[in-house]
This record gives sequence, C-alpha cells and structure tokens, in this order.
Amino acid sequence: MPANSRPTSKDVAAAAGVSQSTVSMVLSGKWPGRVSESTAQTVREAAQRLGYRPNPAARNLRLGRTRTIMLVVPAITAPFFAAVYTGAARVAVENGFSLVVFPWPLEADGPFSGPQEAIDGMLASSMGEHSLEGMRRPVPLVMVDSDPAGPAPTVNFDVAAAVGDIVSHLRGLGHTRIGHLAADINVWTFRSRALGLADRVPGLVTGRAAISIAAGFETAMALLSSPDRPTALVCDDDTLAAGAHKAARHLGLDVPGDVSITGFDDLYLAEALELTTVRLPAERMGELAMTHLLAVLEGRPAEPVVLPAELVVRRSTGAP
Amino acid sequence: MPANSRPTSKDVAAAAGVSQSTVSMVLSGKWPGRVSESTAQTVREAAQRLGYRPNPAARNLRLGRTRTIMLVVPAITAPFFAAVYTGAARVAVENGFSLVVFPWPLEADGPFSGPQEAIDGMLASSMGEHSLEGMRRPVPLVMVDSDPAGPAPTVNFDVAAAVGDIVSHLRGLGHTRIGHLAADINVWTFRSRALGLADRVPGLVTGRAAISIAAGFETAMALLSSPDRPTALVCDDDTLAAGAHKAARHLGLDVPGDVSITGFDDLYLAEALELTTVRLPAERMGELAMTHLLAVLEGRPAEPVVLPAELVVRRSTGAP
DNA sequence: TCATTCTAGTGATACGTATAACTGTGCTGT
DNA sequence: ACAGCACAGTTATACGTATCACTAGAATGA
Repeated sequence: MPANSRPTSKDVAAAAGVSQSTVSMVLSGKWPGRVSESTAQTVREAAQRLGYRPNPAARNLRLGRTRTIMLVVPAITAPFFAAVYTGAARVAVENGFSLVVFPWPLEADGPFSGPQEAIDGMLASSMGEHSLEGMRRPVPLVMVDSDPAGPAPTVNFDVAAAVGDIVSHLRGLGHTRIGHLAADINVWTFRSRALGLADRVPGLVTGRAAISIAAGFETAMALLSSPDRPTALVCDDDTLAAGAHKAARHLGLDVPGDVSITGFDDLYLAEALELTTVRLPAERMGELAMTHLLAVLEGRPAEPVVLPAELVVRRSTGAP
Repeated sequence: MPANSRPTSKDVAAAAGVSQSTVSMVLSGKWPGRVSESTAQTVREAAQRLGYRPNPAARNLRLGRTRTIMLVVPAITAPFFAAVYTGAARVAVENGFSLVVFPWPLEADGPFSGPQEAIDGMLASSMGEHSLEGMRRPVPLVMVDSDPAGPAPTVNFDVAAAVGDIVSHLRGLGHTRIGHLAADINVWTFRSRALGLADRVPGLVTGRAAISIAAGFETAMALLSSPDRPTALVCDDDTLAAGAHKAARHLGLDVPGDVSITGFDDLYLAEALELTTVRLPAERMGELAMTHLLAVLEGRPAEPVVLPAELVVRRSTGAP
C-alpha cells in the first residue's frame, strides 16, 4: 500500500491473508454464512487496524448509485427550509449520504426539470402540483409539508390542529372579526391553512400576498384600513406577520391593543417581534423525512407522518 | 445501449464511428491537436444527439477526485451562511461540483476534525484560529469573512469601511455616547469590528453577548439601564440588534428617539424591525469564494477579495 | 464405496472513464 | 532513398468495488 494513500480492500485482503472478494463479502454483511466466523474476525480486525474506508466512487460506479440525495426547496435562505436541511443533512451524513440543495422557486409551477440523474433519491417541499409531473424516472421521493394524498410519502405537521389552536386562542380572547393574510402561492400547506380557517371562521376576510415582508405590509395595509377592520390577523407565516406588524405600526395601531397578529414557523422574526405563532418542528421534519427516504431506498415502506405543532403565545395577541 | 440507461462514452464512440478513447480526448478538451477538427465535430455531434453526460462516479474513480466541496459553517440556519451557501452552490453546480454542508459550531475552537477525505476542497467561514490547525492534509481552502493574514485566500467585505460608515452616520446625527453590543465569539470578523469601533470612538462602552436575540436582550438591558446610558448602540449583527430593540421596548425607550440601533447583515430581521444596518453581500461572497476555490483547484492563484458593503439607513437611527 | 451436496473460499469480471503505450500513415530533410 | 517524425488515431490498462462462476476439500447419503 502506498504510504500516502488510503488503504483499499486489496490491502486489507493482503493483511488478513485472504482474497479481496472475501473482504468485500465480510464487510458488506450481505453474505451470511458464506465466510467462517474466524476468518471474518481476522478480516474485520485487519480492516480496523488499517483504518479501511471503502472508496465511495468505486462503490458508486459498481453499484450504479451515488449516495447523493437532492433536497428540492424554493430557497435555502428561508429559515424553515434551512432548518429542514439541517435535520435531513445530519441523518444523511450519519448514513454516508450527502445532501445537495437544488432550488426550485415557488413560482415555477411547470414540470420539475432538475438533474434527476446522478442522485439516489429526492426530498422535496412546497412544490406545486404540476412540478411533480416532471419526474422522468421514478426517483425515490419523500415530501415535506405536502399533500398526503400526493404521489409520495409525506412528513407533515398537523395543519388542521394548528389552525384550530389559533382560532381557539383568538376566540378565547374575545375576537370575532378575524382576517387572514394568506400566502399567494398554490401549494398544499397554504391551501390547507386557508381551508381550515374558512371552515372555522364565518365571515373570514382574506387578503393575499407573496411571501415577503414588503408584500405582507402592502396587503395588511389594505386589510387594516377597511372600515370594519378585523381585530385579529392570522398570517400564513412569520414573514407575512412581520409585514402586518409593520403595517400596524405605520397605521398607528397598537399590537395587540388594536389588532392581534399570529404567524407560522417560529423563527428569528417571531422572537424578535414577540409574535404569537405556531412553532413548526422543521428540523425534526427534516430528520424524519431523510429517515423515511433511507427506508424507501432499502425497499421498506414509509408510513406518512404527522407531527404535532405547538402554538407559542407571545405579546402580539391579546383582548380586542 | 440499453434503453433504460444513460449513454456512455462507448455509446458515443459507436455512434461516431471512433474509439472510446477518442471520445474521451475530444470531450475533455485537454488534448489540443490530438484529434482532427472534423472527427472532433462528429464526436461532439454524436454526444449532443445522444445526450451524453459523463458518469461522475467513473470519473471520480479514475481521477481520484470527488467533485465535492465541503462548506464549513457554524449553522446553515443562520441566514448569512444560508446566503453564502446559495451563492456558492450555484457556482458549484454550474461547474459540476456538489456542495455539502458540514456544521462546525462557533464554540468549538479546538482543531477541526471533520471528514477531510472524499472531498476536493473546502470553503469555511467564522472558524476560530485553532480550528484551522486540525487540517491533516492540505485541503484546498478558501475562507469567507475571515482573517486575510490567515493560511488561505479570503473573500471578505470591507469591515473597516463599514464600521466607519456607521460611526459617521451616528456622529452626523449628533451621537456622542456610543455603545457596542459585541458578539461573544473569538472570530476575526467580530474582533475587527470591535477594533475598528474602539479606534474611532473614544470612551466606547462595550457589552458582550452570544449571538442570539435572548443574549442580546440581556446584555442590552444592562447597557441601557446604566445611569449615563449610550444614545446609540452598534450591534455586531442583526440578531443582537433585535435583542437590543426588544430591550428598548421593555425599558420603555423609544427607538430612535431615546436610543438608536444599528446592526450587520440586512436579513429578514432588519427589514421587519426597520433597522439601520450594514448590508453584507453574502450571496456574492459565496459565489466569489467558490469561483476562487475552483481556481485554486486548477492550480491558478486566487487573490484576496474585499467587497464593499452598504449602510442601509432605516428608522432605527435618528437624532438623540 | 462413490456420487452428491455443502462449505468456505478463490479468481475473474464489469462498472465508465482517462490516459499511457502503441501503430500505421504520409511527409520531411539531407 | 531512407531515417526520422508529426499526425491521428486505436488498444490496453488501471482506478476500487461487488458479485458471478468456479473449485478443492469435507461431509453426507444409500
């Protein structure tokens, strides 16, 4: 073995006094009973002693696999997706996979057209319905925060329960005129929030905005300027809530005295603005999604998961 | 060629009526003059027609490379690093590399001990001095927002100019008692901000905090409760500024009437809280860092870069 | 006893690429 | 006229792994 290079299975074989194929059989663990326990021990010891680590490129070439998973999200800069990434990446590296991010904007509702070669599986979140049709070959896929009736196993939080918690909280404070600052995106999770809210709140006022503070600000300005303005604004995420908060400030309205505001996510924004919001278990969702994907890759089935999400009450909600 | 599989260089060779090695020579572009222009054309056409894409695993095995770059940052959930990642990843995929994230906490100031095998290069940011000593073999490395006197080429923004801009802005408004809410981390960029500030502001009051809203809140509470409290608080990043903003609210102080606040980063937080802050070109820094790393990998030298950073004035600063 | 099966391995091969080593032309230069 | 050489390719090989095909010897069965 060259001193400057990593040991190969051939080196291990030489050290253990067996053939390379025996080493491969022992270390893969896929050949129960093919090798006697005593030689297997010898091989394992030699591998341990030399610090043998299989060459990923060689293994990939032989197996036609890449040990690479692609995470498809609108933007890794959005903290929710960054958290999903973090959880998923941890599980991935623990299992010898690497996780690369492929950006797929929310606006792109056409068929997905990212690189589907050279990856073993995909994790996706917030993809429009039509994007999924772009899959040319059936890539193993797990989806996060997406339609459970869709084509792939999902890892979600309990949207309906979360919406129920928000409404109960606001009702408990005495609110009756409730508005909805909705994300202007045709994606399952936001549709669900809108439907859940409409079900529970008769006479719901809705305004739509792109997911940004600026757009949330504009739309909230409109909602809060109407003659019988809502006393509470349920926002589809913390970014929109931040926009609403700013709008209230600009209109001279007190939060929560004049208007209560709630969000979704519980990221930096919520803590900074002291927003009442739904804390999404984003990192945990990433972990579970990757775990499920690994199961799918091994041919095991993956059951859909629904995690609880907790309503965190802060100073942005109060009695009207 | 099997219908369900990707074409290989051998398929291209058959289609073009040449040998596989000729295909390799033509497509690698490393053998000028070895193949006549006419056959080269034929080969390129065949490759185009079949949609040939080289198998990364085979190439990696042959070349002993991985086409994988590791990005070492404290946390991808921090928006600054997420933005760096985004920029770097774009350049990486454009060049056929993939970029994986390896978390290395700010607190870990011991020698770096991540996986240095199976990667071709490293991008790192906000690493403590001692962490760099952990590199066992000399991995090609480019550093972001780090000491230009360090062991690797750097891509930075102009810290001194940014600090100068902040101080000029505050002085112009009439501030004299200026405080510094400093990050409690032994990292070049924060040391530079502290030194730059101390140079320009005699009698600077400093408080130290971990980078979180909660820690910023606690430390700002202390600074703003002192008898001759500063009329302006320069914070090392937007997270700390958000903590300071919250502290001001809790103390009943008006922003900017009683206290002006500035930050660094210009991310969600700054927009939501209408913070005056230094807009860091994070995504651009990521792009440039990856471009530089690719240059290093090709044996070309990489000059250190210093990008300008713009002071964005919002409502959190005003006359005392 | 001898054909059969089982055990515990070995040897050979293929994955797809890049490149070193080689080959057969046609052209120089002296 | 012939050694030498640039040209334009081809053939062969190696990278490290997993697995198929094979085999020598031991155990088994009737």
